[in-house]
Amino acid sequence: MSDQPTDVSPLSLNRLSIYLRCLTQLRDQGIARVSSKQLAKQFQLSAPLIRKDLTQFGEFGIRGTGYEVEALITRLRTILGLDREQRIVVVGMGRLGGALARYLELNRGAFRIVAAFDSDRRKVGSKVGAFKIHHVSEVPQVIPNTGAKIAVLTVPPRSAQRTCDALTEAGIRAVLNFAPVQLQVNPEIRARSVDVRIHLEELAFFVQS
Amino acid sequence: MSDQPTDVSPLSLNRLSIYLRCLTQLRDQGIARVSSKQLAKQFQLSAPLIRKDLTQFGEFGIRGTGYEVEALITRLRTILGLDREQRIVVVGMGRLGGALARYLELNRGAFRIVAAFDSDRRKVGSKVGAFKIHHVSEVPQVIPNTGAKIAVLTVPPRSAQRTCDALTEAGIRAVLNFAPVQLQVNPEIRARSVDVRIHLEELAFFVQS
DNA sequence: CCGTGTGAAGTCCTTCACAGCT
DNA sequence: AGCTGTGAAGGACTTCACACGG
Repeated sequence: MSDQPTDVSPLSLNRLSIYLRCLTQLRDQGIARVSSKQLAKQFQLSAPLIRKDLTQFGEFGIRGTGYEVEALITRLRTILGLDREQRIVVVGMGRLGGALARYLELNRGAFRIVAAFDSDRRKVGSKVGAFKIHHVSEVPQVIPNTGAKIAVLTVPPRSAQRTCDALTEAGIRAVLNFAPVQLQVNPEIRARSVDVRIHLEELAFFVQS
Repeated sequence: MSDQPTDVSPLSLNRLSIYLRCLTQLRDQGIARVSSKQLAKQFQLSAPLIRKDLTQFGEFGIRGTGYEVEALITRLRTILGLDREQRIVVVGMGRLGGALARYLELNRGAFRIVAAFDSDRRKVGSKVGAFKIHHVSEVPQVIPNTGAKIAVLTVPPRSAQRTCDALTEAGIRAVLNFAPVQLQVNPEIRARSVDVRIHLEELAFFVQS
């Protein structure tokens, strides 16, 4: 589709998101140009790393001057696909799912929730913001119509893998999983897990010393 | 304090948590022994990697046989510090903070919430489960008394850094941050950020192709 | 002169291959 | 024979140092 490199390391990709956020802040402060050294100082990173991350996608710095904030923001948004609307669905409207949905509605950037799902029949049918809650069994019918390619998965661990299979079957290409399980997915599907317990256990280890 | 290696890579450490979870499942299924190859198959990892991860802390496998599930669980819990009670505080009892607190109360392993904080005076004073909600300004007084060393930070981005400073000042040694900002902390403090937007943007990139 | 872009060096992590125990 | 533990090889990511352009 575009001539972007397709083999970008996840670490580098996550940093691009961080750069984008930081640049947006700088723009709001009225700053028009910034050097990699200045950026590096703001969040603990190294200047050459920032330059390497950026040059994967082309040369958009000006030697001797730095980067134009506005232009770089635009470029990063395009790279990340945030210039297009990204339709997402939330599966599992419990407390966490509800909180995430609310957050995404408030901070609606490129991401737009187009549907939600839950297994609790009492929740089904109600509207939250601009989208409706469907029963999970309707995933195969509803998802293809929405055109969503990204799903946020906040169901109980027991049903996570089953639900994930249904989602990919229905055309979902990427899953952000909050259930504490290791999802098994085909290589063409991208799954990212956010696991609070794993993070807490990591912190518990460090607190010991 | 113990003779554990103090320089364990975060990646390796996170895998230890994953092993622990998987081993617990195996135990519940009544499996007493397991080989690194079997473990590797369950979640997409390699057998030598599992062995390397484990041997950092000693040799607790049996050649020709594998690992004893129960013994390995005990060992991993000790390594991660989960044999002791880990007291944590939740700062910011909005929707996300509330959902996380609820989750941690239900799945109370080694982690016990001993206090919560919020800036909304209407929430202050109420009890959620076994802990009380204090006003954020009370952090300096309350935290030292609880003995908590880990904090979960779910406050708005604007106040995240300020709150984090107050927490470390009050004796908190590790912070799990959900606000979309890069926290600046001293090297003796461990901060981990979970940022939904960054993960979604990573997925948006992959969905493009 | 300043800061980007980039090959080369260095570091960290993973995989490999096999020695050694059961 | 089977599987762990481990030095050595391999790969991935980061840093360094400097050439090049503004």
